[in-house]
Amino acid sequence: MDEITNIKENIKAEVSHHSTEKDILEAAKRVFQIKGMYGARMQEIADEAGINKAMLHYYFRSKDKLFDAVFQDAARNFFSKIREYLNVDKPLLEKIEYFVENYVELLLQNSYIPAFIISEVHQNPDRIKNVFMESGVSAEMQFISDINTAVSLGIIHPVDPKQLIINIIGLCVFPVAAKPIIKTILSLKEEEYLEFIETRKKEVSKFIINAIKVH
Amino acid sequence: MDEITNIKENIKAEVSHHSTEKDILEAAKRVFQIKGMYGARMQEIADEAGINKAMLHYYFRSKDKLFDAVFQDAARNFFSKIREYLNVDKPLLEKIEYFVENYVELLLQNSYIPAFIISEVHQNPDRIKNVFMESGVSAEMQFISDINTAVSLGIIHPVDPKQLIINIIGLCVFPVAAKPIIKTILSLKEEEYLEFIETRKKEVSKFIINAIKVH
DNA sequence: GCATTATCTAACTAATTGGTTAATATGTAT
DNA sequence: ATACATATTAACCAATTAGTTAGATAATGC
Repeated sequence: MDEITNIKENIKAEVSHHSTEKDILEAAKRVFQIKGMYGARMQEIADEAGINKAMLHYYFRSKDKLFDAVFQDAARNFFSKIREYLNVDKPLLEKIEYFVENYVELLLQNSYIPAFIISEVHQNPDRIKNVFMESGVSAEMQFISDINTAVSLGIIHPVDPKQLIINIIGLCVFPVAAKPIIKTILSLKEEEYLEFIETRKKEVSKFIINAIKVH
Repeated sequence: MDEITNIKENIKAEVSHHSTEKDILEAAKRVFQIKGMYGARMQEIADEAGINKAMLHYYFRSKDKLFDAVFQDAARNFFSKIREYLNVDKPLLEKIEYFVENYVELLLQNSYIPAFIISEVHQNPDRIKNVFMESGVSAEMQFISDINTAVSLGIIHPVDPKQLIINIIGLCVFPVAAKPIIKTILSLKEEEYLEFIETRKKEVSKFIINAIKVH
């Protein structure tokens, strides 16, 4: 067998291998994110992936392991995006605008994730621990430093950086995590709700900057 | 049997009757609020209440009915408190201060409820529908009217009342709903976390008022 | 080709779970 | 006391569920 064929075969093998595994993960993501660890059924995930239930145990050993793969993937992505969007090289106020716009968009595109993560961490707080390991906390540190600098320069009012970070994240995440509640309270149809969140991309950063900026 | 004895007997009967029923509800509340509808086990609730499992079905017909009793109770209380605290007769800015302080305190005293409600409504959006029935939405209307008036009078900047309401509620609820995540991200011990939330009683209303007030 | 490994399936299993039942105890009223 | 309803229990049941197994089928390497 020549070199090229060899490479082709390897690629093919990897593709086909990862295809089912990926299919399972995608199916598991869909089911777990809505029904949660205990509401989800292995059979339903298998059906959703179009394969036999035994395959779930072949690729992932147990329900808990499969769930954890889904959870870690979702959580790591979400927290790494926070860092990514907070780490752009911009002045503080522009950075806040940039963060809010991009993070709200990410939330819009993955609207089940926040309630999913909040739910599962609420029911099993230990799960969050494995999410933060090697991943540097340097981005948060940089942002905290940005805030303190802006305070020193008189650009913004004195503020506890931790409180401000939670305010920013909360203003972005809460309306998505509590989507069905907000739709009900504000009597919004699906489309109106989406518009409501879309509007927040601009309004929330204005709100935050107004709150902290020295005029 | 004389009248007084009769009354005493009735009281005793009602007390003893409602005692087990109440015990069950309290036990169910504790278990469901942490483990959720599907993670909770009827046997565990029975053990927690110190009674036989069959009693759960004797007083509440099914797991779903028992769960719904717990959920409706928690949700009704939480939403009615929003209305109550928004309905005090104060000028807008003082009303916001009053709301934040009292609602954050309520959340501190019932810290499992927000994640519980968010979780269960996420998994079964229909459950929220039964929460809002007779209960007037007039309080929200009053508050929206307050906001619009304050805008007209030039007290606060023009703002969409719906966005502002969600901002206020989100700033209060999110840090409690996401408690274990926030503890991890900010590296807070339990006591430090409680202090962090305590601080928010004052800081959040300052933040909001800064954001909207015309200086 | 042929042996070996990886992928996949159908049928099965052991344990758990919500819910029932039939019998017992505890009041309660007359 | 006795009839009657209410409250409580232990044992049981049917259905569901995560996980297993033993064997078939398809890739892969030589």
